[in-house]
Amino acid sequence: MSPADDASNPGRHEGGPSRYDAAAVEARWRAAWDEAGCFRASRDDARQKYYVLEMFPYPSGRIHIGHVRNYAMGDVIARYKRATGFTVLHPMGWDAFGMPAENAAMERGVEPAGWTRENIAVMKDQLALMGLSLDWSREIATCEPDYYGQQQALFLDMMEAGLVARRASMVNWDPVDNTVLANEQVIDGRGWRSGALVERRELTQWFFRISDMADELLEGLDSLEKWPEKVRAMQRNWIGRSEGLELRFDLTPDARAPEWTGRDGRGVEVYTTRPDTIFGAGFLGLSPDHPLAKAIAAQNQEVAAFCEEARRGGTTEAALETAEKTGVDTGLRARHPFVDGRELPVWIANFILMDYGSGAIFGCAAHDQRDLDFARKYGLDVLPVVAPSDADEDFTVDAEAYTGPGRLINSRFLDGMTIEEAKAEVISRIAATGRGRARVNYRLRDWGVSRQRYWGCPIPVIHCATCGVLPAPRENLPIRLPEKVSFDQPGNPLDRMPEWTRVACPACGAEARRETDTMDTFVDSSWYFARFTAPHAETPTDRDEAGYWMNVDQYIGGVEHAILHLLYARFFARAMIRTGWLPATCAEPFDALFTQGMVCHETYRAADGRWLTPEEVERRDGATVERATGAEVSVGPSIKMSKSKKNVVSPEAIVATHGADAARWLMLSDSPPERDVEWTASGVEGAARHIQRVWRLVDGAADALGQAAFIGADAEISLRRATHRAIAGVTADIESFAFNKAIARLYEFAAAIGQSGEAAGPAARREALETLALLHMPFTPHLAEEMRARLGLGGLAAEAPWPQADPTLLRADTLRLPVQVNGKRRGEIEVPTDADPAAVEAAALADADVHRALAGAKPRKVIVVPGRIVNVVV
RNA sequence: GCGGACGUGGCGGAACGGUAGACGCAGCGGACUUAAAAUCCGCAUCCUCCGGGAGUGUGGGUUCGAGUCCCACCGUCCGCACCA
Repeated sequence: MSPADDASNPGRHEGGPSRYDAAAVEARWRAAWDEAGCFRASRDDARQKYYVLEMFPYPSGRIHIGHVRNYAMGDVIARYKRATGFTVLHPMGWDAFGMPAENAAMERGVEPAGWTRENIAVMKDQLALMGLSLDWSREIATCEPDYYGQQQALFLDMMEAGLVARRASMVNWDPVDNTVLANEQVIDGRGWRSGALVERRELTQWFFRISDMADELLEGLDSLEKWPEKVRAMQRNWIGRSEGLELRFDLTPDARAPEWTGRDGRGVEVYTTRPDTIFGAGFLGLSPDHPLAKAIAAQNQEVAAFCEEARRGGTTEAALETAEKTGVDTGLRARHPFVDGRELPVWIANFILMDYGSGAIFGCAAHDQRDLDFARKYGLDVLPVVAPSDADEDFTVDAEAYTGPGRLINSRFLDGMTIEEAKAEVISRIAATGRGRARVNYRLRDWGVSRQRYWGCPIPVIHCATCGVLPAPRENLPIRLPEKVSFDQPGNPLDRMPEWTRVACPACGAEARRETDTMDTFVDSSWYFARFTAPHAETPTDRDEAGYWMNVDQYIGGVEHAILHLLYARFFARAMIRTGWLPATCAEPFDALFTQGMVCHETYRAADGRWLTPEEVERRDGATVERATGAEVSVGPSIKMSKSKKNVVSPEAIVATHGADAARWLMLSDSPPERDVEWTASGVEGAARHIQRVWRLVDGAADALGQAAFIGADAEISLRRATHRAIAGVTADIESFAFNKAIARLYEFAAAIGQSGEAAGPAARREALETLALLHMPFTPHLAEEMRARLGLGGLAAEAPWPQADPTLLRADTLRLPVQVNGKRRGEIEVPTDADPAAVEAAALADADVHRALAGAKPRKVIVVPGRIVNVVV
């Protein structure tokens, strides 16, 4: 039985169009799609492939409206591409490792694995309600051994390829989550998840050597033309390339630091991007973490106390904001490289970072604001060496450093040069002496991936007392995470499981210990897009499948991942090329990126300050009141939905009352996809109203259509023109990601059909309604199926080809052209579409309104823009 | 401070340099109805002496013609921020 037979549509009754029962209709068609298996991705050499991917969700247990918008966008693309002849890969999975599962374990005594799997099951059911055209046979969850075991194999490959490092480093320690954070995960001195103030500790950590690829990752950005400029700019800033000079200053011999000074001393390496200001150098500055600073601190109480204080203050938000520059004089002296006898004092200063450059600078107070603030505070020299072109003889710097362009002064052999000339000259002279060289520096640091957590991918290495750190044997992969664990003590439960950590050394066979650190969950999401091409392969990827499906043609997700996730994924793609898991063409794995805006809602607050959910309030006599009490509530601005402000709507509730199609429709209408969209009750109702109207159009007309031929009447042609204009317009709008405009055209098209009437004839009306169904398919897929079935068509809308616009119907015979006089609109003429410019000009000048506006003046010039406008200039 | 995006009716937003305000929401009027809901049709930037005039954050400029391009401001949002 066809799903559209009247017997299965209890909403129909005699005497008029039925009401469209979304809940019943939608479930029926989802079952039909499942049965037909029409969303399963399959290789097909007769078609072009298209890989569309939305960022996979963390299985928190509940989908939210932001997911609906994100996945609805991807689904429009997937369905449209399928209809236009592509073989489409549109997969879904779960970013399933991470802290919330451990928190749930600690708070509720559940096991992270079970908790996560239950959440996945619930969310999968909720997602299913949306009618997304996903290939669920490729579902992956990063917490399953199938997946993380392959990730361990990748880790071992990356070790062999020299992409992994293990070293002691100062780390950002989150004292609440008890874990290490990457620099990117520290926001304003606080953990990105816990919000706790981050401390600095030294630990031995695993790193991916992403900074080795800094240049490649930077250059690659230029080729990403289909990425938002904003994201590329953010990545560029993050990588932070700078060009400068690395230069060693000799220190005058000093007994307090014999290793660094004197005949065989090491001196101090500094990095500068302003080598031209070398003659303005007033002091040398060291980071409190600099080895020389530490050496001095070891024998000097005052210096030790200062370094301790600077380190502590360094990460607090307050310290960063007040940002007062402080320092301590070490008493050491450095020799100026070009001026015999000039010596610079060596200071330790709190604003110098150990992990950038060499952890030491030369301070040029006149041309760097930080150095100037510091010099003024401690009475150090301020000697200007660059003067703007309009400066007089004795140019000086007062409270503001001069950082603009100009010519060198007070600089011996550099005097008169531009900054660029002086830079080159200094670099070449320093290089000639062997004291230094030109150097490119990056802000980007290596990616620390060790996490002292349980619920993550175990790092597959073994620690042996005699053999050192060894990779786990490949035949033992996956290193499974034990699922029975206890969280009754703080810290990582793996540390307390000798039966898991005890292992034989793969080299000598003696008892050894497994690594108990797990990987940052950003690792999991750095290659899932590649795994989707062969989700069940026994190796990380199947090279053949990856070669076929990669790259992702369209990636869609939130702009909050603009830096971290996307940079890591770009790094991983390169690492997987080097280890042979991806073809060389995949260095940039996402051809096009789209970042969608957030979903916002008004906020409601009761007089006593309680936040209220949208369900708890209603409109009564023009006021917004709390449903339960009738008391008026204050309505706040529409902001991003968040649990704390309670301005959230539940996708399930919306789907239950209005249907998934209405929710999808609303999420795509009105606002451009890249901008925030507002969820309003009237908006949902409007969406649901449109769906009912479209259904009535079909249901009311279907029985009278039959199979007739075109008759050639004016009304028929006019309806057919509307139909083909809608095809052309909606197609162009989907292609350019302008879903809101596509939807506006569908409103117009539906209105045009509604007004067309009997005179248009059954053939044109059938064509219009069938087209209406197809054009709705990417947006409201269930409705489209129901419409087509009601029109007596076989097969599925999901598998039907996209309609083609007939170019002859896109052009009218005549055209209304506005006529301007001196740039102001004065009249309108109707001319044949193919009229030549001379005829159009004549018609324009003959128009009565134009004639009146001219008021007898003689046209000097007439500009005819074919098909657009006429402008008469007097 | 640096980088980026953006400023259009009551609101969300349309507009290859060519009729500013498509489409939707809210509003107003009408039809249908005993009435309401639903539905359908219509009106809606402002001013006006009804000829027109003004109007896309502000001020200039380029152009036959500017919301759109250029310059300078003002404002909003986002990201980064002691990176030498």
